[in-house]
Amino acid sequence: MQNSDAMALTAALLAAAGELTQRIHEGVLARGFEGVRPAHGFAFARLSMGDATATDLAVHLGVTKQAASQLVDELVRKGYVERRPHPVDARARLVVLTERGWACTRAAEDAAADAVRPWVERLGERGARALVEQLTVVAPGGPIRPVW
Amino acid sequence: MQNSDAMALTAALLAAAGELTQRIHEGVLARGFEGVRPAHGFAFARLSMGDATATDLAVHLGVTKQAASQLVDELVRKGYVERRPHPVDARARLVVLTERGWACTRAAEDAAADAVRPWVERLGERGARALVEQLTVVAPGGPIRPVW
DNA sequence: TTCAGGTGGTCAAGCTGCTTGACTATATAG
DNA sequence: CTATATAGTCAAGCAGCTTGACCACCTGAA
Repeated sequence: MQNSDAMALTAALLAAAGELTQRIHEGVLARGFEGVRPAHGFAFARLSMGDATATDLAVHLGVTKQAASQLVDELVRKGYVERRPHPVDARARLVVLTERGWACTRAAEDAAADAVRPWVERLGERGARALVEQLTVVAPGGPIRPVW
Repeated sequence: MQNSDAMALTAALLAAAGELTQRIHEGVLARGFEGVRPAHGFAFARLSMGDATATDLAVHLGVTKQAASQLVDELVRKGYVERRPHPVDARARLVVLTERGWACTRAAEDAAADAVRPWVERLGERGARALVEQLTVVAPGGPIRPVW
């Protein structure tokens, strides 16, 4: 494999990722969830797993805990998450999705499905599965940094 | 294809793209090109095609022309590009890569090749080619937004 | 040829999302 | 009990981008 092949792969990969991110973002907006940016999607990805503190979020997002805390403030203000006392650690506070937060997460999933559908049509069901498998082989448990 | 599959594809794609971006960035730094960020890589991708003005760059990067101009200022200061008078339009100025800029571009290609090599080993030559083809099918001429 | 509108570029001001640094309160290990 | 580590907050600053206003030059139509 030559350098030019590596660049072709890079360009295609980044173009696909960029396009997908933007489509999901647009789809989420179109479903009535305003004031929410791609970075919030990454946060939702962690929050939907449960048991998340602001510091957990910071690690997940690769930012400082102050930045994560500000992001949580914003999501609280917009009604997507709530802070609740941590059951066993009086210092910590759990960050949990509100019903609206869950609805937004589902909207993102729907938008992702819409964005991916034409890909499946072009690749065929078989090709699409192969693509997922290859990508999974290639980036095993990488940081799920941008979710949308 | 279900929503969960779409999210699996999304996560894998974004993880792969994020990892690749970061590795290229690290590889470029390791090769001695400091003070250069992933966004500059996108710029280099356009500049290496030639005949680029600041406004062309702005379109390519998806930012305002002011932001593009500031980015060019920075690259000039760091010795990666030069501004030259436009041959036919006295308003415009061509932005061209210096020798150092070309060297940095080659370093990015080498770094991309290094980053991709283990992928090829895991997928096999055949699988790797399939991956490139599928991605190309999926994002035909999408904005080459992040190049590293 | 002239002139009206469009385009390339710059200057200036401001905003947003992040950082670093300092601090409090609580937890935990020895 | 004490020393150290951890969760979170407050405050200040910065980098990269935006919007708005402007000038110089190009282009097409009268």
